[in-house]
Amino acid sequence: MINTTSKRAILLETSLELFVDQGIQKTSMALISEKSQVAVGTIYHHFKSKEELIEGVYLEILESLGKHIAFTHEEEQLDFKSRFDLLWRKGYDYYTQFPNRFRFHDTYSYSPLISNQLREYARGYYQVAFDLIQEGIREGMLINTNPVLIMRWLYNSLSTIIQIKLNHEFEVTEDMVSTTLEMAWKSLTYK
Amino acid sequence: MINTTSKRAILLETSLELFVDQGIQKTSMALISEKSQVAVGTIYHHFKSKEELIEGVYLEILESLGKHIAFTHEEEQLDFKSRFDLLWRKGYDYYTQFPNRFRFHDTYSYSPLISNQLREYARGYYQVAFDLIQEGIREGMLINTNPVLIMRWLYNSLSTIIQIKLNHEFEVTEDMVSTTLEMAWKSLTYK
Amino acid sequence: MINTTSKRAILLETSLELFVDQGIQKTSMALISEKSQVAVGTIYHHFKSKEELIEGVYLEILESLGKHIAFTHEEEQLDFKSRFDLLWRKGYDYYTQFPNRFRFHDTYSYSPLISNQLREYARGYYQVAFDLIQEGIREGMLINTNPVLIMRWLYNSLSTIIQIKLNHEFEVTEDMVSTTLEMAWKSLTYK
Amino acid sequence: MINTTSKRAILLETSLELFVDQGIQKTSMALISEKSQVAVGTIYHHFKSKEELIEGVYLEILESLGKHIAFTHEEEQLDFKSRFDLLWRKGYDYYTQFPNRFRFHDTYSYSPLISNQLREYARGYYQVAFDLIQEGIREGMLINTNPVLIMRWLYNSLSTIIQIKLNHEFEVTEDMVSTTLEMAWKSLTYK
DNA sequence: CATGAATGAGGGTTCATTCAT
DNA sequence: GATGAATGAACCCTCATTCAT
Repeated sequence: MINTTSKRAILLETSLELFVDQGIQKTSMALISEKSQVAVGTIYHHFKSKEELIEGVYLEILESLGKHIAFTHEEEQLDFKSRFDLLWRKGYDYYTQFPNRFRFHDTYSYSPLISNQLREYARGYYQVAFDLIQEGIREGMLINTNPVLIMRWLYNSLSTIIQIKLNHEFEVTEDMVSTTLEMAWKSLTYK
Repeated sequence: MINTTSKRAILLETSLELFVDQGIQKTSMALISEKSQVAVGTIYHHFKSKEELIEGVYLEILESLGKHIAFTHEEEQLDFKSRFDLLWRKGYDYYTQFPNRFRFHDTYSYSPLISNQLREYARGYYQVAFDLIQEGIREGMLINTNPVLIMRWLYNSLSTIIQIKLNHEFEVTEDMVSTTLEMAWKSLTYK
Repeated sequence: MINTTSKRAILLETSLELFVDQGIQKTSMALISEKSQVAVGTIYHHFKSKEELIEGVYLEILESLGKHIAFTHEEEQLDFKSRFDLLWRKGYDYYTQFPNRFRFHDTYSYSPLISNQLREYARGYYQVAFDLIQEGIREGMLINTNPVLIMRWLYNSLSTIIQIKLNHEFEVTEDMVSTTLEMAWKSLTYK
Repeated sequence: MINTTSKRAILLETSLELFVDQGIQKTSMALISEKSQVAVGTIYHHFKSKEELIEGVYLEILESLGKHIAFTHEEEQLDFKSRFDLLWRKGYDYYTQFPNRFRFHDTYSYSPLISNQLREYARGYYQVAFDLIQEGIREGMLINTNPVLIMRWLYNSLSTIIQIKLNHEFEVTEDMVSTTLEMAWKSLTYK
């Protein structure tokens, strides 16, 4: 069982790497087999099809992200702005720590390879973010516009700075990160 | 000669549509041939390879975008904020008018299917945006951070609202659009 | 494993036949697949490409020829003329027994489809012939000219009579064969 | 008309070169068109098909060879051995002067790309060689074996030395050439 | 005569998936 | 569970040939 778990994990990790490096469709099952040292047939024991493997990669990323950004009981007690900052920082940390997961998410989350149904389902993993946004609107801390718009706005603010960091377009300083965070906050508040 | 030109245009249009609907890699040359009523061999008269066809689609979009967002002489005379708004609105108009072009750009501009060299080359088409940003920083109208960061931030602000509009997640009102534009402006200015 | 070996052998045999009958380039992988009752994909399990399949056919012929013409310990004891005759006769026997192998070799061994590197490598298989020639020159049995010239001369003498036999231009009698061998010998000796 | 003739000649020459360098089948009509600066359609004005173009190359070589080796009235008066040597030398000269023609002939004259009918027809171009051989046998100058065998033997003797020369396996001296000629003569005579 | 864009059958090759071991 | 040889449909691309100009 330990072996099984580990094979699944190895497969997900190898697939993620290959998907990000050369594209999902250009990554053949044979290549995944070779790089992960797991026979092709064995892959099909763990995932019914390539499609399911792709979904597995997608879900694992979101599930793990969800765990990473969840608030502890103590954090729940913080004021709104602190929790806003904290959530943004946690997202930043997560994707910075796992660049391939960011790249995968950024490239494929809106591609036709991920079904709408799956996308819908995955929403649960970052419900905490939606909750915070809704609380902010209710309490008058955030501007009163559609939460989905704000959600995307926040993701895009994160994405902006992480893309730059990962593409090495220029060195990203801590100053820049906090500037970006402040830009996001300023744009979503009344003054 | 009119025919020739038109064949190329038809191919680009059909390809764009199919690329966006089902993904570039899932779109076979045979399907493009069928949908565009142009023999496979003929496609290869106009584009040396599938790769070159993809690049053709990419470049055509950016070139056309570039023309659309260029300032007229009169517009050049406007004050900074007016030009900022105008540019953003032009981008919004363009992508709203050509949804597939937006989807293509949004999905593939950072995928491994577009080479860095091509991306670099295409930058020329939206140089006007860079120029405006740099002017804004120089003149103290925009916060003093890296122009590339601002560039992406602006694109992402556009992308946020267009994605929502095209995905019909909810109705996008003119109010919402101007709100989004204001969010972008507010986040990039000092007060 | 027996199956594997046999599939490879079947493929080599079928390919040889088709290559000889209609030319290498006119022989499609699909046709080889059909005639050998082996799926196209399976051919690519055994040979990385059509080129490698061609090389496989070439090498197998030369390797098998090499084994056929090797001297036994007893044969090694014979005098020079006897070994000369024996070698020539062995070559004649081999190619007469496997007409397709002769045709392949005769048609393609100097074509651009066989790389120089491969040709070089294959030389090892008929090293025994070179050795005999060099001994003959050293011992004064053969005229003192370049061994490569003699090598080709001998192959051509063989080729002359086999071509006639296989093309059924007229009946080749044992007398004719021995006449040809004597012509080769006479032309390479001093008197 | 001068133009026509010249285009045909250019096409034959270019085709010969390409056929020899990369193989007949790998040489596309488009490539011939490009290298010879003659539009594809125009090639089809001069040759009904690729097959006819190949045949054209083949026949032109043999026709030209035929003219080159024909005896003048004076040469007809020479004794047998002199004419034997002369014919062999003329063949050697011709192929040495036009290496590509030799290569083409050597590679393709027995390939399935040249029909038996055509081969038969082309025999007329070197009838002079057959005549000489038959005279030699009749007069007791040459051994009494099948003329076809002798014909091939002679061609192979030529081929042996020319192959070596063209492949630059080692430097071919005039001594070597005359040695080869003597080998051919010695092997075909009684003493 | 000359041109070269257009054609589509057919080429070599890949690859997700299956299944006997 | 694990393996990897076997499968054949489908892929991208080439090419001999045609024909409107």
